[in-house]
Amino acid sequence: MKDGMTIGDAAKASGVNAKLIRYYESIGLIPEAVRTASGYRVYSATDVNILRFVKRGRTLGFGIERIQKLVGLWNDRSRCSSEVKRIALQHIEELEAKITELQAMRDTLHDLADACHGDERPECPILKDLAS
Amino acid sequence: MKDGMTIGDAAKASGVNAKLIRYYESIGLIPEAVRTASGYRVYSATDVNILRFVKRGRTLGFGIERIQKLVGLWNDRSRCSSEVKRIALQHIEELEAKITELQAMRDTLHDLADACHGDERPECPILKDLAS
DNA sequence: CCTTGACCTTCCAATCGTTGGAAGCCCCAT
DNA sequence: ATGGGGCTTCCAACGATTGGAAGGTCAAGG
Repeated sequence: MKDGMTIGDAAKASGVNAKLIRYYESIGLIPEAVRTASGYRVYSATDVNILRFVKRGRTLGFGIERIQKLVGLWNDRSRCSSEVKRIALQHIEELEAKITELQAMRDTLHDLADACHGDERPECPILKDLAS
Repeated sequence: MKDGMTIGDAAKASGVNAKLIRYYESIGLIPEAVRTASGYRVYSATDVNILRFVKRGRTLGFGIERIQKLVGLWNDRSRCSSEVKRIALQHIEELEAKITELQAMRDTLHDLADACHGDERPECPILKDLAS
């Protein structure tokens, strides 16, 4: 193999765990890797770029399925940017919803914790709320 | 059975799905239900209270394990409220961390979406970032 | 009494993304 | 050739929930 690296090297180069790379391949997120005669997967610089793309997408909270779509758009030179933007905006909406939900949890708990003396006495507004 | 209800009734009364009630029993979060001669689970008003406690805890984002601890403290009349408060504060911290993480994702994506024309042209800062 | 339909039972599987282990093969260096 | 580290595949677990299949039970109505 002249230009290829092993899965371990690709993992180091992309920041994606070797196990995860195999998983991504198994679910069809990335194409099946070329193999050496003995069965080792071989990766090129292009493959590493795809892996980095995937990793960045995960960091931004995109689900695998959505990343798959983005990879497709990435490889389609004639795609409209509007299509990508639509996916991003939808993801932003979902992030907002999750954030709002978590903030509501935090605020409620914050109020309860404020009302709780937090001393050696058994009286506890937090448990009182949970039992309500 | 004089005072008992079926799992379906307990589900309606507590808001916890019957399947989930069985699951909670299987992992030991709630005690094993009494059974009728034919094997049906029987629930009391007290059981429903526990289920509501669990559901409220889940709504506030507590994990099962932590809820288990809270149920234990709830049943311990001599517990310190400080112990409950400590759990709540730790959970608040974790919620904050998750919120911050999601906000960072949202902010980054927001900037990228702003920079993206979102028209029929292929030029797209979002994909450019992902590929970086 | 018998059927019907709604409920209950258990067991098994899928979700989502990732990580871990076991068993076995491959490659390189000593 | 012996060791050790990386590679392979397969299987399982995480957390919480949901779904389905196959079969038993209960209550109501014909």
